[in-house]
Amino acid sequence: MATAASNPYLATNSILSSGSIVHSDSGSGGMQSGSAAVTSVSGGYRGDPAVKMVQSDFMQGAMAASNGGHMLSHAHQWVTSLPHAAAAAAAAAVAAAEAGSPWSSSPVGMTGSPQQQDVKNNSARDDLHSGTTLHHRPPHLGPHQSHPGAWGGTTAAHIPSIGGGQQQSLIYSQPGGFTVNGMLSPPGSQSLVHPGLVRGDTPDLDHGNHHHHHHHQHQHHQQQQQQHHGGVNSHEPHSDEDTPTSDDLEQFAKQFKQRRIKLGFTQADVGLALGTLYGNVFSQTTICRFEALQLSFKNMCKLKPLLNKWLEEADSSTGSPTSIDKIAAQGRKRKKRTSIEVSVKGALESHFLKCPKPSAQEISSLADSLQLEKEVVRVWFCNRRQKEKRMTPPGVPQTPEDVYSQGHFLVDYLKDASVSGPSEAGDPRVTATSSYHQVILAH
DNA sequence: ATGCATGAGTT
DNA sequence: ACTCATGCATA
Repeated sequence: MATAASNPYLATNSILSSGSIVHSDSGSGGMQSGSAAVTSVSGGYRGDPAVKMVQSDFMQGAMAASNGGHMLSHAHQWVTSLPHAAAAAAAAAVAAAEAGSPWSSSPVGMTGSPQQQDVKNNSARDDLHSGTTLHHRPPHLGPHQSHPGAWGGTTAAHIPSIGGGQQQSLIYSQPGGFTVNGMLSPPGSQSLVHPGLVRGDTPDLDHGNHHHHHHHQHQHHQQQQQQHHGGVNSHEPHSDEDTPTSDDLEQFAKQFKQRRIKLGFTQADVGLALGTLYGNVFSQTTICRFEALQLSFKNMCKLKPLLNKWLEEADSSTGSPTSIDKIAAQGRKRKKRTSIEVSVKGALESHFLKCPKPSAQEISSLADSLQLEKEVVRVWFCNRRQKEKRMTPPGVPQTPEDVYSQGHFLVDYLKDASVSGPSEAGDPRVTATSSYHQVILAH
């Protein structure tokens, strides 16, 4: 059992409420101009009441050991927030709910062994986004009043007036949030909500039917079990309760986003609503990723039903809002986010191309040469690998010529393998093209 | 919208 | 030590 002293993650240091802490990379001499990475402040909290945190320090220890004293002391890099007792209780409840989650038996049961296909993707582009738009919607007011389709797709239009920071509202949210319009909104009719919404701002929201199947040929394959029976019904794209296909997901995500925006909810709103309604809170991030299909297939499948339910609740809010909750923020520690310099990132990229899975040794030396903490490097690779497995790869511009207004082009990631037969041992290749399921197996 | 991070569950 | 689901903090 690691004590607070030995485990940096549990360290209880001074609480700096609002970024009063200055980052400094201790040991490095605090030269940030030339340093490979800078760390910024953060005051985080996590929903973990410390009930079951028992393992998570062994690797820290291992790391430190192999580091041979090279490790910098960075005690103050972690900040802690004060947990509230009540909050902790709430968190426990949530955790419990999650443990026996209804989705445990989700359609997708396994994960097979994801093959690491090499999709060449150059992520030379860093993130540059416009400022954040803040959507702070008064709890009692409901969706309306949120500004017009702020998050419409790739470009974030935002109204400076309201905008501002995180959408992650802290709490609140009354059922009233959903009872906004007690009317069903038939396709074509527009809700009266969001007064501020201007017609012109919603480009493609109105048309409930914008059939743009950019992809054409696709073979269903490695996905989980699909109940496609060559009988009466071929396949309905709108299977809500059945096993979703990658095609379904893609479409659902798109529709979901449209509806959500139409209803005047932000991604954060939805995330919270899911929590208050079904006990599973999600962040804006997750909702965002869902809409952008940036989650794993399995994950998408898991979330879809929930979001679908929310959708129903949302527009048929007339009778049964009933969800009074508030989320409490629990305190917990979190490391400061490290910003890796672009040049360093490039170096990491290079290494990744050569070896996506560097050994601990390699990580060590790499970290050493790049002047980064090993942990940072390790995490970077983890994240990089994970990114590789997402439904939507970073860039992969097909051809500048045919650019669809679609936004992203999907590629697939294959799972499974292994079970069938070792005989093939094929080398599945992925072509980055239009759809999520575009795998070409080398028969 | 995305980069870095945490932690449970596996291998 | 890794994968996978998720999210805080940030651009």
